[in-house]
Amino acid sequence: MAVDLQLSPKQKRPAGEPCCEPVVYPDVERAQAERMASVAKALGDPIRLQLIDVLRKHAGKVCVCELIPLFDVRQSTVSHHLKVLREAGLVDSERRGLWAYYYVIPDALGEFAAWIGGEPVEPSCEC
Amino acid sequence: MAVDLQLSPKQKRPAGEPCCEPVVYPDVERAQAERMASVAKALGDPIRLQLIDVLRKHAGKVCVCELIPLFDVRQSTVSHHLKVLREAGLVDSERRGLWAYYYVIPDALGEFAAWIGGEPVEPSCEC
DNA sequence: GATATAGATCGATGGCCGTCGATCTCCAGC
DNA sequence: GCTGGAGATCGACGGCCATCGATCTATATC
Repeated sequence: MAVDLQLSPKQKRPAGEPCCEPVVYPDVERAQAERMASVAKALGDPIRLQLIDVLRKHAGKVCVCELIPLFDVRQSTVSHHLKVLREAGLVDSERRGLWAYYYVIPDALGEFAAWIGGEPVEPSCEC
Repeated sequence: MAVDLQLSPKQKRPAGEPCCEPVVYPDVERAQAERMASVAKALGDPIRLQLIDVLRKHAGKVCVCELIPLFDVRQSTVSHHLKVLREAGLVDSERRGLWAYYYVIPDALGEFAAWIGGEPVEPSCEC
């Protein structure tokens, strides 16, 4: 083991053994991670999560006036949450006269669901 | 239709037709929604999502020193993210000498994965 | 004991976000 | 046109959070 004393008056202690070979890397590309993280963030509030649960379970579209009494917050807060879901691309709405009807966008959760379920992106299972 | 003029000098216009019968309710109880929302919130950052991806994919435990160079942030930021994941109950760590090894807690994502996949809680599919 | 390494934690910073009351915009009936 | 209902939006408020540099704690070697 060669010792280079040029401009190195102190003897530096040898570094410890490396812990391991570097063998890890993310499969998920940054752009995809950002997409999925934005979906996760939209679901990261209990009210928004329950909104998705309601909308997803319902066969048709749901009027906002039905959603508001489900929660212990003001109408404006429910509207705000619906806006967050809209902007995350999870839901959309349709105006009918006085009323606004919301629905989950088909497959908006698909990529994230596939990833979190530990599956490849294409569905490979008949359930 | 009786008109009550007592202390009601103005004639109030009749309310419009209701939009629909109220038929929606969340299946997900508040406590479960809060649990799952906290998991979602932990995943709601791209770096943390990629950390879970790496740790989940790896057969064993992964040293922090391997994780840090995967991202374009400081060591302290990676440590902070790992702490968030720990506190959300998604990962745990084990000390070996100088090094700390992280792993995903088995089935920590199970409840959330089942819900987001639209499945009942018990798995019903062999893939 | 001194020194170095690994990584957890602290505190500051500036941006993000859930909630509210107020207000606005659109729709509909009189 | 006036009035009222539905719900979207605004702005304020206070708490939350990602990032950094600095520092601390635990481990290991000389």
